Amino acid sequence: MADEESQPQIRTTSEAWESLFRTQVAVMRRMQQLPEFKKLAMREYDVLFNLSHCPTGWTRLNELNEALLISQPSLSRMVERLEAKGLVQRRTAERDQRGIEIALTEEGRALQQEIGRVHVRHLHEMLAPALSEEEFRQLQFLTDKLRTGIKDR
Amino acid sequence: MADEESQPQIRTTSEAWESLFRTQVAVMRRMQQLPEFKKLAMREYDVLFNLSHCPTGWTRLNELNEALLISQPSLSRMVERLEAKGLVQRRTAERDQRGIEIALTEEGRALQQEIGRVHVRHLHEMLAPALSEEEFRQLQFLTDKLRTGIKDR
DNA sequence: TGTCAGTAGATGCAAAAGCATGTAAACTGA
DNA sequence: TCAGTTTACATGCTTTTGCATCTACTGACA
Repeated sequence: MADEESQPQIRTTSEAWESLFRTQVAVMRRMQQLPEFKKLAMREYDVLFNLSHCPTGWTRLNELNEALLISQPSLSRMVERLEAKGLVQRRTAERDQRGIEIALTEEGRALQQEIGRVHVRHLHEMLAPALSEEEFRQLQFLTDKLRTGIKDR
Repeated sequence: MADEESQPQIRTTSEAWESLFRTQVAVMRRMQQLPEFKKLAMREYDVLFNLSHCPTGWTRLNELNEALLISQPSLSRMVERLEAKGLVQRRTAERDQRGIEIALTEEGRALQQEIGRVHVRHLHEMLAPALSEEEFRQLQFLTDKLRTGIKDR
């Protein structure tokens, strides 16, 4: 009765998820203490990071919200604060007058890059000893596939 | 110059991490909306879950804190609230009069199990279509290995 | 045995988060 | 074209979080 591509058991999926989740916690706990996040909270950096990866530069607020774990009102106010710090700029969307688009300012982009460079290095020092090149690639393959395959319900 | 077990490239580790992280965000965002977390916030459930997995039943506060992303004062107060709700109980540690040990109450254990049962099922519905049994096992293997291999610095 | 650095957790206070709701624009379908 | 619904974001208010600091206890060593 064994299939090559069997449906996963409940136990298997939940154990894999728990392991992934605990790993994320372990890494994040260490990351929080790194010096690069004294300047800017990790959640705020995450916003800048997301903005830096947007091809046009401008992103809709609701779209950005989907990539983050915070609520819509919280993001709204976080953007307000980031704007006050001069790190992002906002404008109303052309096609939809309800919408807001935001983008990094020059200063914001510079800060993101500054933190990003250091951070990638620290991350590498932290993680690299744990797995081989090939294993990291497998991990990425699996998490990419998992993320894109999640059922939306 | 190619090794079988080559040291990972910076790019490989950071891309794998980002993929893992984004996957975690995607799953958590969907989880937050599930009905089982109307009763109890996810972070609070996480505390109950951790307690339910402790072999002796009692856990030191600082030990518990290591498994969570919140700060020590926040945990301190969260436990206070959980105690007020009758879900956990606390006592001073025998060997170390500074320390606090906490454990689930009967009510807390019951609630954890109730939420847990439903939650595991929802999680399975959400994730199972994305990967095969074998792939979930690989994913767990890799995340376990990554978590235990993180350099502490 | 007394001092002193280190650790565990609590607490005052300010910042940030979430929930419920408000406002305004966009869609929908008679 | 216009009532009714939905969507995007803002805002009032409460709860939760974090930082800095405090207190109490421990453990090391002179």
